[in-house]
Amino acid sequence: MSQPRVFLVDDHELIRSGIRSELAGAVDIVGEADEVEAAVEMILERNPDVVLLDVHMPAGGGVAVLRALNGRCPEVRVLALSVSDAAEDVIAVIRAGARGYVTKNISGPDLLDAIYRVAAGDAVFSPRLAGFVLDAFSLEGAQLEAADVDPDLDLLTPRERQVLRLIARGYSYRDVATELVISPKTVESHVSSVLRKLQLSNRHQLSNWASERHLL
Amino acid sequence: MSQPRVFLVDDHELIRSGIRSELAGAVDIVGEADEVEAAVEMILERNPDVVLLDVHMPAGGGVAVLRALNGRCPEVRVLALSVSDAAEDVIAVIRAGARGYVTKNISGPDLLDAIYRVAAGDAVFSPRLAGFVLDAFSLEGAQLEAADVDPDLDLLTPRERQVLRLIARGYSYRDVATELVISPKTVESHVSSVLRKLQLSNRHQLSNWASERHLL
DNA sequence: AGTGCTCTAGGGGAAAACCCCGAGCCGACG
DNA sequence: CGTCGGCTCGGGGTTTTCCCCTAGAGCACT
Repeated sequence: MSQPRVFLVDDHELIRSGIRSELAGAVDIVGEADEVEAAVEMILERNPDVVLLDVHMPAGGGVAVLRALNGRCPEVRVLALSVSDAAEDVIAVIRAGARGYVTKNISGPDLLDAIYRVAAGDAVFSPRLAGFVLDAFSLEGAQLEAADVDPDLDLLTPRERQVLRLIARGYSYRDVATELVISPKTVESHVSSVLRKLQLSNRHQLSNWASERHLL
Repeated sequence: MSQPRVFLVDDHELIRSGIRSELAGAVDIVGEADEVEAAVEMILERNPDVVLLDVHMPAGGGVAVLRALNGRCPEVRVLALSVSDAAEDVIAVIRAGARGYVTKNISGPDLLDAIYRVAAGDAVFSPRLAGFVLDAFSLEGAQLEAADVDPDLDLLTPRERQVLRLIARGYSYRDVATELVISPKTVESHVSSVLRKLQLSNRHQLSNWASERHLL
């Protein structure tokens, strides 16, 4: 690739001007916009390689642009640019489809490097941010691990766990009994133990308890 | 930082040798291991800046090493190295705490670059992989968006949605009635409508339906 | 030999959930 | 103005859940 074709979105003229001068000659700036609607239209029209997108803007901010772009131009990579390094902002914009996130205190050469890397399909984050993103990413998984050593779950006997699983899926006592080839009364007995041990009062709470721990 | 201190984990001597020669002089290789247990011990002992970790190994592979390391040395960054670019492998190792993932067909200079970037706290992925990772990351959020326009959910009246939410949380009819200041019979009536419209047969399925759509 | 836990199972009963019926009130829409 | 849909209730019924109790068989540990 010769020079990446870059589109600038930021509601502050001063910032855009600063970026232009920092990147002058090293990239091909194919357009600019200072608000959400115009940005979306022009991006769809000019199809740049990389969009430099400010996160905080009136009318929904960068996330609004990403939503509007949706999947309509997957070959356009978006590099989010922000003064904030708050975890929520980062997560939100990544969820919306950005391929990178850098803060505005980045140096000119580093920004240039980031643009080239995003253009190449790489994921780019400021060092401090990489931590946030990957930590958040591994969170859901972490809950699962925790469940394995869940002290409450250890209280249950194998049979009780087996019954719990079926009950949580919405099986009636009779269904569970048929499935496990035992009497409905026995199922009842197991459920009773489970509820007592987990300090729950009915099977609906049980369902939620199980689904929170991804036991289904 | 002068030269990053790098630790090599791979069960193939040949690979380690190749990496050593590629990186010779550019990084400080402070140790090697060819299996999980030894790797964990030596990493904890030598505290390198970066661990180059093979994903596929006997006795649990790279994921096992990451789990064992757990949070015991957060300042050690792990760069996963693998022949595979299968999404599951990538996701698993990221969830376990790796800060980067590159495939073994990477060039020497690129690997060197990746190591420096990981050492600096950056997140590094092969271009093709960045897509996988970020896509997977935005998945859970995407489900939420989809729910807003869920055709089934549109069938329900506002009151029905309100009742649905409470029921799904495990409230009894009486509780819901108290909460909404209506008769239990009315709640029953709404639940009946909801079940009919969503083609479900009982409140347990309803709970699951709601929790799948993150409506709690 | 006794103790304790698990799995099994039943009786009996209160409460909740679910279903089918009808019915009144109100606002929107043609 | 009539009709339709949403919201509000009730009666009366079956099924399911949940709790109380008892109790035997098997197994492990002391």
